[in-house]
Amino acid sequence: MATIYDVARLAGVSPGTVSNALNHAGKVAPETEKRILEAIEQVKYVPNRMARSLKTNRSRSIFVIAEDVRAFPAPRILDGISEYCHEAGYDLTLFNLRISPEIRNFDYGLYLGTQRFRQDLAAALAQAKSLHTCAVIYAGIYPRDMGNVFPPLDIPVAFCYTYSHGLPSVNCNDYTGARLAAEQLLKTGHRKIGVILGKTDALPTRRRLSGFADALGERGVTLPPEYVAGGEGWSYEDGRKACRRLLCLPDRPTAIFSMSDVMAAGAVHAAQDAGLCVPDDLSVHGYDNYEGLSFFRPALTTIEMPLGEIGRRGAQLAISLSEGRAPEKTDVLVECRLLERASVAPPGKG
Amino acid sequence: MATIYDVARLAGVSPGTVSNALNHAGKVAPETEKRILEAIEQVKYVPNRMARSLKTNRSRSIFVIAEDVRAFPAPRILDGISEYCHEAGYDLTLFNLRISPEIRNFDYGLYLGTQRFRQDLAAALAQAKSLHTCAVIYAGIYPRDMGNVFPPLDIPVAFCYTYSHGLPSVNCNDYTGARLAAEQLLKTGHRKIGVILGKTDALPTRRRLSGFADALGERGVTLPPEYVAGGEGWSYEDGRKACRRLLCLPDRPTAIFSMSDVMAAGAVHAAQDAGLCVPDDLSVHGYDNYEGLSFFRPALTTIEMPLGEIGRRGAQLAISLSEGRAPEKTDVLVECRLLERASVAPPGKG
DNA sequence: GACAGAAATTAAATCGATTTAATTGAGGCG
DNA sequence: CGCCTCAATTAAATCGATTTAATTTCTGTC
Repeated sequence: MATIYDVARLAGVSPGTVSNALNHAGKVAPETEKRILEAIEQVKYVPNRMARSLKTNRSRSIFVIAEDVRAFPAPRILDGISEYCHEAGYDLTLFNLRISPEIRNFDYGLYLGTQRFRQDLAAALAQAKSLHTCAVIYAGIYPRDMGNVFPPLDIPVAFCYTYSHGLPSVNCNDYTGARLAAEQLLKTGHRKIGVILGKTDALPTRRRLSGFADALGERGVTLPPEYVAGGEGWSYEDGRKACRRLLCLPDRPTAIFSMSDVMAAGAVHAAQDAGLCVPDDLSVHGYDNYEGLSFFRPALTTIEMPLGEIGRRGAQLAISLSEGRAPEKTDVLVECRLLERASVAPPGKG
Repeated sequence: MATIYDVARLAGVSPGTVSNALNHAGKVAPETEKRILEAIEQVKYVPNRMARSLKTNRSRSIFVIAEDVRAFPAPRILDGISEYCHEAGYDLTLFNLRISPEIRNFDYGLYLGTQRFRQDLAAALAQAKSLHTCAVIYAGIYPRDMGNVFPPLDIPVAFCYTYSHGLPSVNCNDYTGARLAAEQLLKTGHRKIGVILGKTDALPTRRRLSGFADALGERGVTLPPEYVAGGEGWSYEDGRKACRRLLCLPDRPTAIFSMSDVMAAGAVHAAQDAGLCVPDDLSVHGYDNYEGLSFFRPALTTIEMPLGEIGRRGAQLAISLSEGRAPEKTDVLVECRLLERASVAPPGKG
C-alpha cells in the first residue's frame, strides 16, 4: 500500500503539502496540486484512515447498535442510516444485538432488564469507544423508553424507534398516524368502528388510541368501550381473538382499526372464518405496512411508517451532535402516510 | 479518554508492559498483571483501535458490501455475518449499494453493467482499502457470477449468494434443494408434476431444474416439456401466468413445483381464480421460505435457504483468508431444508 | 560468592497521517 | 537596494498503541 510519503516523493514535495492538498483546498499552489494528484493516481494512494483518525481524533464513523438486524423494522431503518452516512462521508460500523424472535414475541420487556442484555450492550459500547466512533445510533425494534438500561455515555447518541430520557430520538408520530386511519374509515362512510389495541402498556398503543379517538370525536363519532378489544400483545393470534370478540357484539362494527398489520391479518382471517367477506362485510384497517404481508389478500389498507426516514433523521441527528452542532429538536417525530389498498370499503355492501 | 500511558503510570510500569499484559498472556508477572488490570479498571481504559491497527497493520474488521440491505435475502445474511464476526472478535463495517426495488425487478442484470454500479462498487472498495479492512464480503441479492464487474483486489474477498470466477463463495445447493422438493411431492403421492421455472438463464433455475428432474427420473417419473412453464422472471405475475398455462393443459398436473415462493403465491391465486382449491385440487410447492409470505394462506410448503448460515460461512471464509489460512474449499454450498406446511397434500382428494 | 541463564521489564523506534512553527521565496514599496 | 509582507512549502512533533533490543532482576549451581 502506498503511503503519503510515496506520493510526496513522487511529486517532489513534502508529506505536509500532500496532506494540505488533500484536506485544505486552496492552501497549495495549483500546479503543485496537479502534480500531487497525478502522483496519487499513479501509485493508487488511498489515505490510511487509522493514521488520520489517530492524529485528528475523529474517525468519521458512526456506530449502529441494532436490536435485531434480521427483521422489521431494522433493515429499513438501517438503509436510511446507511444512506445518510454515505452522503455525509461517514462510514458505518454495525453491531447486532441479535434479540431472537422468541424473545421478541414472549419476554422482550423482561429481556431488556437481564444481565445478558446489559452485558451485550456494554460490549457494544466498549467497541464503539474503542473505535473512537463519532456517534452511536441505537435502533430498536419497538418504540419505548430505554432510560433504565442505557448507561450514560461520553459519545453522542441518537435513538431510532426507541428513546431514552431526554436524549435525541426519532420516532413515528403515532397520534397523527392513527388520525389518518380514522379519517380514512370515516371518509369511507363508517360510523361503527372497532379498535384492536396493541399491548396496553406500550406508548404507541396509547398514542394511537388517543389520536384515533380524537379524530372520531371531532366528527361526532363515539368509541364505545365494548368496541375496544385486544391489549395483550401485537401478534396474529391476538388480532384473531380480538376480532372474534368484536364480531360477537350484538351491534357489531362495520370496520375495525387494528394497531398492527399482523393483528389485522388475524382479524381478517377471524372474519373470514365467521363467514364474513373483507372488505364487503367488514373493513379492516392495519398499521405498519409490514412487508411480511405484502402478498396478503385482500391487500391491507394501512399506515406506512417512514422507517427509512427515521434512519436518515437519526443519522443526521447523530452526525450533527458529533460535529458539535446542537440540533434544534432532540425529539423528532416523523409523519406516517396512508396507503389505500383493498381491505377498506364502504359499509353495508354485503 | 484514558490511554495506555495513564494505565502504565498508575500501575507503576511502562506502557510496553501494559501492552504485553493485554496481548501476550504469560509474559507479565502475575502480580504486575493484577496491578495493571486494576489500573485499567480504575481509569476505564479501552485500547484505541486506531493506534493499534496503525502499528500492527491489522484492523480486525470486515467490510461488508450489500446490494440491498433492506430486503430479502440481505438482512438474514447480514445477521449471520455479524454473528460470526462478533464471535471472532472482528467488527463489521457496512456499505449498502442500495439497489432499488425498481432496478431489482426490472433491469437488474443491465444495472450491474452500468457506469453507476461500477462507480459505487469502486467507492466501496476504496473505503475498504482506506480502512485497512482485513477482508471484504460481497453479499448479493441473487446468485450469479460477478466476474465481469468485480475488479481484482489486494484484500481477500468472499462472496455470499453470488460468486466470481474462482474466488471463494458461499451459496445454497440448488440441486439438492430441488431434489428435496421433488421427493416431498413424490412421497405425497404425486406423479403428474408441473414446474414453474425462474428466469431461464439464471444458474439457480438450471440447477434446480436438473435436481428436480433427476429426482423424478430416479423414481421413474418423467417431466414432459409441456409441464415446464415460466422462465421469464421470478415475480408474482410470472408465477400466475405460468400456472394458468399449466392448468389449461388437457391432462393437467396434480402438483406444481415453483422455483420461488413469490411465484408460488401467484400460482396459488391463479388456481383459486380457476376455481381450484389449494392443496386439495392442486398442490403447490414453493422455494425460498420468503418471509414476505409468512402469513400467506395456505401456508406454503417450501424449501428454506439457510441464509444465516451463508453469512456465517462467508464470514468464516473471509476471516480465514485474511489470517492467511487457506480454506479447504473455496466454493461452499450449504444445504437447504424442507419446510412441510399446508400447500402440499395427496392428490385426488378434490 | 561469582556467574550463567532465564525471566521480567523498559527505552526507544515505529506505523502514516495531521498540524504547528519555521523557513524560503516572491513581490511591492519607499 | 533594502525591508516588509504574504504565499507556499517544509521540518519536526504528535496521536496511542506495539515491538524489538537492551537492560535489570532473579534463580540456581558450582
